[in-house]
Amino acid sequence: MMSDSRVSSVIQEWVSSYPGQPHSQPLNPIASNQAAQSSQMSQMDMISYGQSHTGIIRGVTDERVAEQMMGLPYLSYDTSCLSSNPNSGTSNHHQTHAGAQQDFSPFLLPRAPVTKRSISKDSAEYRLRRERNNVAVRKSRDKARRRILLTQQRALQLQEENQKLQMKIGQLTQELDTLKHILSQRHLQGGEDGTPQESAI
Amino acid sequence: MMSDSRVSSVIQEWVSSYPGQPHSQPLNPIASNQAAQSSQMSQMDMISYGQSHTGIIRGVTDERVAEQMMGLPYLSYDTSCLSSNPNSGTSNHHQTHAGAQQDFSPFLLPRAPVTKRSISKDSAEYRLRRERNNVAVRKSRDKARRRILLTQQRALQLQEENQKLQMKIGQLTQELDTLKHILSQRHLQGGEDGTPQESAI
DNA sequence: GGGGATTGCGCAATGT
DNA sequence: CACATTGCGCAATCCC
Repeated sequence: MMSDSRVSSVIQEWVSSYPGQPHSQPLNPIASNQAAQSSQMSQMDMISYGQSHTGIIRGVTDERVAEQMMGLPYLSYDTSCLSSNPNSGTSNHHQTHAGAQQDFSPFLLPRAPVTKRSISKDSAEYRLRRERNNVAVRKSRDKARRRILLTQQRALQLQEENQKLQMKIGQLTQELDTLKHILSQRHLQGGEDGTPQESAI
Repeated sequence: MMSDSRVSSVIQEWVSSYPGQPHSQPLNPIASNQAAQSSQMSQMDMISYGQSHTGIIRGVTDERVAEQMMGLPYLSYDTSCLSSNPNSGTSNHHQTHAGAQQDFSPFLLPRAPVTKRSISKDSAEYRLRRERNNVAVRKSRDKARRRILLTQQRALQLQEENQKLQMKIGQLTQELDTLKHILSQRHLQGGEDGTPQESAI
């Protein structure tokens, strides 16, 4: 199915997938972002976000929730850490009140944990932003998926093309050898008969 | 840097990235999974959702981590849905005590919403599983990233190689034409002098 | 600054 | 049952 001849179209699309330079690619899996803060809290933390009201409570109750990740530099997928550190990564990530952070490089960040900007979850505005971002994310991932697919196709196509070119080179080379041979023969003999030139090709 | 001659190494790696067939690729961005069941509430919806925040305060404290997903069949990136459904996805997902399910198709599912199999979050066992999965996910994604990178490199490399091959073909063709021309000349004239064969190349 | 685009990450469902 | 994949939402960032 599909005309085999239209190879160029894929390339065309592929090229368009890479407008300029892909910005700066991380290239380095780890350390691309310090990750310390990373993501997700369970969610609720924001409600208070350093405010007093909700009170201390969350401070406490939440801790538990405060979990996951802490951006440990897990340099490998070593599972051993699991056993060694049961709650291992658990740390929360609420950037705000997270007090349990390692305090390394305290000066690197802006440093404004409390009194940040309580966007308050459940707010309509928040949901709107989230929803919009979700749409953008889906779109972006779709795009990425397509791009990857195109790259794969392109690679396959180029591979085929390569083989054909190599074949052609082989052919031409052989043809050339033949002609050279013929010529050298003639040269040696001074050329006399009318050997058909194209015959051996 | 790196010897330019080692082109094959990348290919080598690339090939190893695709053991067999990539299973069945979605190919269809939407509708890949029906997703219907997921749910999620915005987390706090449990806490009060209209309560006077501080109030009971997430009384339920435990729900804590409830999160995302709603899996609405968003057939496109249409943003209009945003306005139409403000809290849209919010719903919770704790499979356990979530009692608010729609009861449609009561007979299709095993039907055991409650008393299901409360894996109970916060259980050590649950955390262990989660943590393990997280590790696996990171590993898998890393692998995917590497594979993509290799494919891109491979494509670029093949492209270069292609250009070289094309050049070579051009060269050979020209050389061939030259020889053919010489031969035809000799053929016509019966060949006499000793024109150097390689001269014109 | 504000909004879409990217990206790392955890969760859960599902595949192997 | 454990690990691998994958779709998804969240939050941080990037980049206009």
